[in-house]
Amino acid sequence: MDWREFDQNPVSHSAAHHLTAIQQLLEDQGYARVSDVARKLGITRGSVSVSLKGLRQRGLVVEDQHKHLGLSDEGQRIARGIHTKRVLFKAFLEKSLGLPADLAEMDACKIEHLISDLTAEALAIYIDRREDASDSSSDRDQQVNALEDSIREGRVEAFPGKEIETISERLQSSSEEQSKDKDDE
Amino acid sequence: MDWREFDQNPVSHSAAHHLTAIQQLLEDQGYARVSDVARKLGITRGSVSVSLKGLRQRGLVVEDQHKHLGLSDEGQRIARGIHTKRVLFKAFLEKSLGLPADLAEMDACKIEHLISDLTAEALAIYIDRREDASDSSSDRDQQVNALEDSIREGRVEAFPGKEIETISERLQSSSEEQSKDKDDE
DNA sequence: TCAACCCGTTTGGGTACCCAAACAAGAGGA
DNA sequence: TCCTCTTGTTTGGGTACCCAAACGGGTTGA
Repeated sequence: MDWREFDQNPVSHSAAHHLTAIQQLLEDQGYARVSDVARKLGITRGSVSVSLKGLRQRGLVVEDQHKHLGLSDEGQRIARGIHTKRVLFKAFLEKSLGLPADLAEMDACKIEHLISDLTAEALAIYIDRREDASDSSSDRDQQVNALEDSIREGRVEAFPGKEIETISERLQSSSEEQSKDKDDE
Repeated sequence: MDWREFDQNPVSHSAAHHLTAIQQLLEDQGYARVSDVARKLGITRGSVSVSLKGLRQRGLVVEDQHKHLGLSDEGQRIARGIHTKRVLFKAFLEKSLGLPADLAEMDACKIEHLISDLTAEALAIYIDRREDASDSSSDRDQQVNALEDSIREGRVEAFPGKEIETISERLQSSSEEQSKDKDDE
């Protein structure tokens, strides 16, 4: 096994952050420009300009007449995948391992673009299994079961699929509630 | 939180593999030369020569009169730490998440040098807790408890400490037994 | 109208990797 | 002795990032 499998990832650490930054800017303020991305990532406009040129050539990022950035379908899928992995991983580090939130965030951010899709799927199932069985609403079990089935049957669905997205979203919103509770204190 | 915390790791992915390669060569054949490292990593002698120059300057790698490589105390500590993280992570992916061994190996290898020491400690405890409670020999519990105590008390011991090493070794040897069982089939 | 500003891009420099190729030095075998 | 192999190093090229600085286009307030 070649140890440099490392660099044959779909996107680099840098590209991962460029893509998720654009996605988040679109959600937050409705548009994303080179300067916005640069500000968000803490690097210069020049660097972003060059990086995005590559991502545009690879068909992941698009641009309208007004220099407003967007993500292609493929770009969106990749950005969602990375975001999902970050959320899953952070949740595991925080909830299962009991690590402090900032450390969990940092470690999750470092590896979000490296772990394989299958690992993320397995992690989602694992976490979900261990969530408080208290409000075991049947729709949650349904999603996990559906996900398990698709993995078992080797059904190759583009990552992230619907089920894992739902699991990820639930994890994230429950984590947001927690931090809101903390703010209230 | 700056997303580029990424590159302020003690060692790069490349350096991590150079160090662990030397360590493994020393174990396996008693010595390690530039060519051996190059062969093991699948890169040219020239690249290794240049990389090791840097690691020598940083005091992680040493060289005797006969061009035989070795690791300084610090180099050994780092190499052991990385190796420990890889074993822990692989074990988690394989045993807890049920991922196939090769995928577990690959993902563990990608992130071994990125996850923080504290995460590794927490993971060790977590895995150990979930190991078959069957042969719950008291010395295992003892190590886990010692590790937990040191974390709780914020006792900053150089990573990896004695307890986590022991846990890691046990995980690795049990994993080797498994693959031996597999070969016998 | 024009200076001040924000934008995006380009360019030259720097770092950290990799490779291929050329070299010098030592170790044998013929 | 000479030829050949292996070894470690150096050098020039390439890629992927980053920055600082300069430049050209717009917008806007005075």
